[in-house]
This record gives sequence, structure tokens and C-alpha cells, in this order.
Amino acid sequence: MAPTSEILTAERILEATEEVLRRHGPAKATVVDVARALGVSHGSVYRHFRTKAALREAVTKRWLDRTSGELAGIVAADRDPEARLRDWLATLFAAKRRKAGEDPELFATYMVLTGENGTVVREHIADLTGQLTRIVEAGVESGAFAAGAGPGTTALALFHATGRFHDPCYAREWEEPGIEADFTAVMDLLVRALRA
Amino acid sequence: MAPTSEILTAERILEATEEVLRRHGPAKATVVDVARALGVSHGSVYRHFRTKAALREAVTKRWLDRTSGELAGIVAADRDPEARLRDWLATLFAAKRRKAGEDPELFATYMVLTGENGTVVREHIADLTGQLTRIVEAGVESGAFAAGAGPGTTALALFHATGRFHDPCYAREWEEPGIEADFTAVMDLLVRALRA
DNA sequence: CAGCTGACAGATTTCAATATCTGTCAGCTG
DNA sequence: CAGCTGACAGATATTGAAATCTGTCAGCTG
Repeated sequence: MAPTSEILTAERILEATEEVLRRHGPAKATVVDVARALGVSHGSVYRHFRTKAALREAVTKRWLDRTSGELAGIVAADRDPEARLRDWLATLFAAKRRKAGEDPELFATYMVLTGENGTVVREHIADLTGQLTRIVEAGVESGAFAAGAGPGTTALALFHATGRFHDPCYAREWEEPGIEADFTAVMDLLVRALRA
Repeated sequence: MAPTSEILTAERILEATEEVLRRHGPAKATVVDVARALGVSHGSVYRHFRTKAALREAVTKRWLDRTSGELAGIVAADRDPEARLRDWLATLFAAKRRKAGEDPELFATYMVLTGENGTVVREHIADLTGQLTRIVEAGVESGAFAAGAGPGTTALALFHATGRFHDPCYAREWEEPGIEADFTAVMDLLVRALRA
């Protein structure tokens, strides 16, 4: 039995929901399962989340925010912009690839969740392209990057051009042998385009 | 009733199969349906295609070959390589977008088929990147493009970097308003990388 | 006798009855 | 009385029996 003594918080419900999703998968994870895992009635879960969809959305947001957090440090680092750009994209790729490779079923679960929660995903992507924009801005200011079409537009183009290495729809191909070489080839091309 | 007088050929079976797929969708299209559409018994269909999977694979190949054919003309054209590159990628994007937009259900059907037939899709992609390689080679020879990492590697990088504008997994986003600007931004970046 | 048919076995899909889940709320409990 | 429970109505999912489909092949037909 789960600890019934502690008070029920949104945080504890989210943790239990992640565990239930991990165990049962997205199709079979029910609110009743979450309540059972917490040793409460399912009515109590609805006190913190209005609907099952809202609960799943919150779990999705938590998951995506973890990735954003990992990358924020690279944006803030005091290094030359080209190295930061390469590091940022390589870290994003490595993080996604690790998650997809280590636990494919859990990754598939999160792919279902992101498919359900377009708004949360759009906000996440806006967050990521915002981080990229700051790196591009730093590059233009320092003179390392050519001005081009404006930092925001360039950052978005960089994000789109590297989709193959962070978009979950390509997850299957991240295990293929040539993928590292493919990533390097695209990165080299893009860096060449940016240089002043 | 369909014309029973004509002899049954692989070609006629493929046409009927496309029609059945269009009408019933990939999940409900059966070999019996195809046979009925042709006014023959389903045993006759198995005389030309060993399995249902082989029949669907042949339909997939036919469909993909049509796109390849459209693009081959641009590769052969006698124009400057940068214009040919832009035209080739823009035409690929436009063709995919048109197919996805005009008949979304049929496009969804073909997405299912391509998902089933990895080998045929890989051959199609090898064909497309081969075409791109020839354009890049022409550019390097004429001095318009910098040599870079070799035409094959560069062509593959260009194909990967523009995935957002031809990979079916992005089909939903091809109807969004900013998509043309996104395409132009990525193209401009890539062309900048190529210029000598 | 080349090409087609149609009956067949085993695999797969459909459908309707049955069970479970979602979201609400009146009332219990500490 | 704030927070939780558990019964409930309607929606959704599961299940297993019946229907259909796939792939084969012996025999028919022009």
C-alpha cells in the first residue's frame, strides 16, 4: 500500500501518474489506477485535475520541461556561439536519442501524450527556438555569424533543418549506424551557412 | 460489372487495387474486393501477386515512382545548379503538399502503405538523393558550389535538412500559414552554405 | 493446356453483450 | 468544514462467438 498518511498533492499525483503510465502504457493507464497507486479514491484525483486529459497534459508538460531545463545551461554558458550552437543541438539530439533508446516503450508512451497535447508541445518548441534565438543573437553580435534574415528566423530555420535529429517521428532511425555521420553532415552545412 | 473480356494483367490488377484502396481505405481493402472490382475470382489475383503484401508493395512502388519521374526532368534541365536545386526541392515540396491537401484520405492511405513497405521507401529515397547528388555535382563542377564534404554527403544532408518539407510525417503542418516562409528560410540558409 | 474457378483450412476481423472507466456530487469523517 | 469517499449515469473498452479474409490447390473450361 502507498503511504496514505501524507497529504495528497498535485505533485504526488503526477509522480503516481508517470509510474502508472510506465507500467500500463498510455492506452491502459486509467485514473482509477492512479488513485489505487496512491491509496485514495479516484474522486480525490479529480479534486486536483479537472479531467483525465488535464492530468495527462500536466505529465506531458513536466516531461518536456525537463529537456528544456537541460539545454538552458548551454545557452547561458560563456563560450563562442558556434561551439554553443553545436553543443546545444548535439545535446538535444543525444537527450532524445537516449530517451528513445533506453526505454522505447516509455518513449512511445510520451509520443502518444505529445500527440494528444498539441498546445503544450507548441509551447515547448517555442521555448526551444527561443533558446536557439539567443545563441544566434550572441553570434551575430560577436560578429561570428552573418546577420542573414534575423536571429528569430534563422533560429527557426536551424530548428527545422535539424528536425531529423530531434523530432520523435524519426526515433526509429536514431539507432541506425550512419546517423552520427548524417548529423555531422547537416551540422557542418548549417554552420557553414552561418559563418560571417 | 467490370470488363471480363480483356485478359487479366498485373497492370489492370494494380489499377483496380488503387481504386479499391481509394474507396475503402487501407484497413478495409481486401484481395476479394480487388477481384470483385475486376469481375474475377480472388484466386486469379494470386496468380499475378504471391501475397496481399506483395500487391500492396507494388502499388506503393508505382505511386512513389510517379513522384520520382516528375523530378527527374528538373535534374536533366540545362540551367544553373542553384536554380535547379531550389526548383527541385520546391517541386518536391509542392507535389507532396498538393497530394496531402487535395485528398487527405488517399494520402493517409499511402502513408500506411509506405509504413508497411520500408524497403520500397528506402529505394525511393535512394533514388531521390541520387537525383540531388547529380545537381550538387553539377554545381561543384561549374564552380557555383563549394566542394565541401563530397556531392553524395552534401546531397544527403540537403535532403535531411529539408525533411520538414517533404517527409509525410509533417503533412499536417503543410497547411499552416507560415509554412512557405519556413521553407524559404531553410532554403536560403542551405543555399548560403553551398555557395563557393 | 494456360488460365481461371471456387471450396477449403487457418488466420484475422467484426459485432454485440458485458465490464470497466470517467466525471459528478451528496454526504461522511477527522 | 476541508478534504475525502463511494455510488451513480453515461461513455468507452474488452471479450468471445460468428463472419470474413488470406492463401492453396484440385479440377473445370475455352
